[in-house]
Amino acid sequence: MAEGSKRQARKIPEATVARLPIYLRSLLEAAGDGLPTISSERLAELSGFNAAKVRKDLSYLGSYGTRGVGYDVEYLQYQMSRELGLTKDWHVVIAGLGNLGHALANYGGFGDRGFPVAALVDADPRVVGTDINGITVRHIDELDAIAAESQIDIGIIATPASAAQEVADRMIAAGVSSILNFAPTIVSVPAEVSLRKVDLAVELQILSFYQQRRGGAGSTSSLPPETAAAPPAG
Amino acid sequence: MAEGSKRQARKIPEATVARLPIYLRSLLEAAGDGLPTISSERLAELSGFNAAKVRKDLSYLGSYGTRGVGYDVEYLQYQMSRELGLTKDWHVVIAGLGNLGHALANYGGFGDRGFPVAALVDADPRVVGTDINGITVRHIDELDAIAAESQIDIGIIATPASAAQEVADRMIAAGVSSILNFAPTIVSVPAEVSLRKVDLAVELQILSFYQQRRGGAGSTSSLPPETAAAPPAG
DNA sequence: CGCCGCTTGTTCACGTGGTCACAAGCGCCC
DNA sequence: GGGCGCTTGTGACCACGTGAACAAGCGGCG
Ligand SMILES: NC(=O)c1ccc[n+]([C@@H]2O[C@H](COP(=O)([O-])OP(=O)(O)OC[C@H]3O[C@@H](n4cnc5c(N)ncnc54)[C@H](O)[C@@H]3O)[C@@H](O)[C@H]2O)c1
Ligand SMILES: NC(=O)c1ccc[n+]([C@@H]2O[C@H](COP(=O)([O-])OP(=O)(O)OC[C@H]3O[C@@H](n4cnc5c(N)ncnc54)[C@H](O)[C@@H]3O)[C@@H](O)[C@H]2O)c1
Repeated sequence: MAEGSKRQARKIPEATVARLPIYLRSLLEAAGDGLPTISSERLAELSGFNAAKVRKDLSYLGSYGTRGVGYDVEYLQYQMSRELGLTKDWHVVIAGLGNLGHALANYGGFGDRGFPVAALVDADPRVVGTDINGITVRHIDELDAIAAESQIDIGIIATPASAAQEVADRMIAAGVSSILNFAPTIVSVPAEVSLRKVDLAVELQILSFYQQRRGGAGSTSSLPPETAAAPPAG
Repeated sequence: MAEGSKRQARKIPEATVARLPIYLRSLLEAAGDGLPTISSERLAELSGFNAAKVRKDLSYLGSYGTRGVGYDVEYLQYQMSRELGLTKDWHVVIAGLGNLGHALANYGGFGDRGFPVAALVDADPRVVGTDINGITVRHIDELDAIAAESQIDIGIIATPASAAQEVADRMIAAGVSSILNFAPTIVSVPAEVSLRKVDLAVELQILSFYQQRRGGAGSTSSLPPETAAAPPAG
C-alpha cells in the first residue's frame, strides 16, 4: 500500500461518490446519442443536479475537461468507471431467496453492468437445491466453501430481519467486505466492512411525513396550490 | 415570526425525518420487550446512531422526555407515529408487475404497517387481468378511474426505466403526490410532489468504489488490516 | 425537606456539503 | 496572431448537520 508516488490520495466527499454513478449513467446516455463532448450544464440536466455541483464533483476526479468545450464523453466515462472500480467484475452472493431474493436473482441488470451473481444461498432445505436463473441455490452453511471456490466481493441480504445480523456475520467471516442489506433492521459490521441498506418501509414513511405536512390527508380532493413543503423531490 | 397559534410550525430537518422511522422501529422493539421507558442512550444503541443525535432529533418533536428517567416508550411511539402521518392508512398503487413489482405486491410488510396496496397497474395485456396476492392487475390507462374509486396516496414505479417518466406523469395527473421510483433513471416532478428513489445499481457502485479504495481487488487474498477507508458503514 | 445522581434539552464549535461568482484557459474566427 | 466567446476549475461564502459538553430539571433517598 505504500504507493505514495501517485497523488491518488484525493479524498472524494461521500456525497460526491453517491452522485458518480448517476453521472456515469448520464454519460452512457450521452454516448448513445453520439455526442463527442458534453458540457457541465448538459450533464447537469441529464443527471438532475445543477451545473456548479457537477463541475465541482468532476474536479475531484481530476481536470478532465476542456475550457470552452466541455468534457470528452468517452474519456470521462472511462475515468469515472476506473474511479468507481468498474474495470473489474464484482462477484455478488444473494442470501435469502424468497420474494425479493428471487426478483433480484432473476434480474438481468446486475451481470450486465459488472456485478455478476456468483452464488445464491438460503437456509430453507426446500429452497436449497432449486435452480434460479441457471444458478443452483446452496445452503448458507457452505458460504465459506463458496467463497473459497471463487472470490465473492459483495453480499446482498434478502432474508427476514431476524436473520440479517447472523447472515452478515457469516458473510464477513467468509471474507465478504461489502454488504447491501434489504432487511428492515440494524446490522452492525466492523469498520473495515462497508454496509449500505435499502429500506422500503423507511422510504414510505418519509413520503408519508411530507405528504401529511402538505395536508394531503385524502379527505379533500382539492389541493391548495399554495402549500409548498415537499423537500424530497431532489 | 407572526407566532401562529400552533407551535406545529417546527421545521424538522430532512436528515432527522429520515431517521424517525428507524427510531420508531426501535421503539416498537423496546415496547415488545415490555420496557416502560427508554433512555436516549439505549435508543441510540437500538437504532445505530449516537445518543446526542437521538436527543436532538427527538427534541424537534417536542419535549417528550423526563430528565433523570428517559422517554415513555408508548407515548413517544404515539407522538412519532402522529408526526410521521401513520395514524391513517396510505393507499399505494404499484405500476409495473414484472420481477420486482411481483415481489412488492406479494410482500406483506406494507399493509401490516399502514401502507395497503390498493391497486396494481401494468401496460402489458398479458399481465393485465391476472391476480396477484388477491388483487387484479388493471391497465395503466385506468389510473384516473382507479384514483376516482378510492384515494391513492403513493405511487410505486417498478417499470423499465424507459417508461418511468411517463408513468410518473400519469400518476401525478391522477392526483398522486408521493412517488417511490425503482427504475434506474431520473424522473422529474413538480415541486408539490414528493419523489424518492431506490437505485440498486447506484448502491452497488458505491460499494464498489469503497471496496476498491480499500484495495479489495480480489487478486490478493491477504488484506492489510491497516487500510481503513470505508465510510458507508453508518 | 434538602441533597444527589441521572438523563434530558440546548448551546457551541466544527466539519461537510452546496451555491455563487469569476478568473483562467481553450478554441475559433477574423 | 490577436481578440473574443464559451466553459471549466476553484475560492469564498453560507447553510446544514454532527458531536461534545453542560446546565437544567426530575425523581428518589436519606
Ligand atoms: N418482498 C419485498 O418486496 C420486500 C420489500 C421490502 C423489504 N423486504 C425485506 O426483504 C427481506 C426478504 O423479503 P422476502 O419477501 O423475500 O421474504 P421471504 O420470507 O419471502 O424470503 C426470505 C428468505 O430468506 C430465507 N432465510 C431465512 N433465514 C435465513 C438464514 N438464516 N440464512 C439464509 N436464508 C434465510 C428464507 O428461507 C426465505 O427463502 C425481508 O427482510 C423483507 O422485510 C422485502
Ligand atoms: N428486478 C429487480 O430485482 C430489480 C432490481 C433493481 C432495479 N430494478 C428496476 O425495477 C424496474 C422493474 O424491474 P423488473 O425486473 O421488474 O422489470 P420487468 O421487465 O420484469 O417488469 C417490468 C414491468 O413493467 C411493465 N410496463 C412496461 N411499460 C409499462 C408502462 N408504460 N406502464 C405500466 N407498466 C409498464 C411491463 O409490462 C412489465 O410487467 C426496472 O426499471 C429495473 O431496472 C429491478
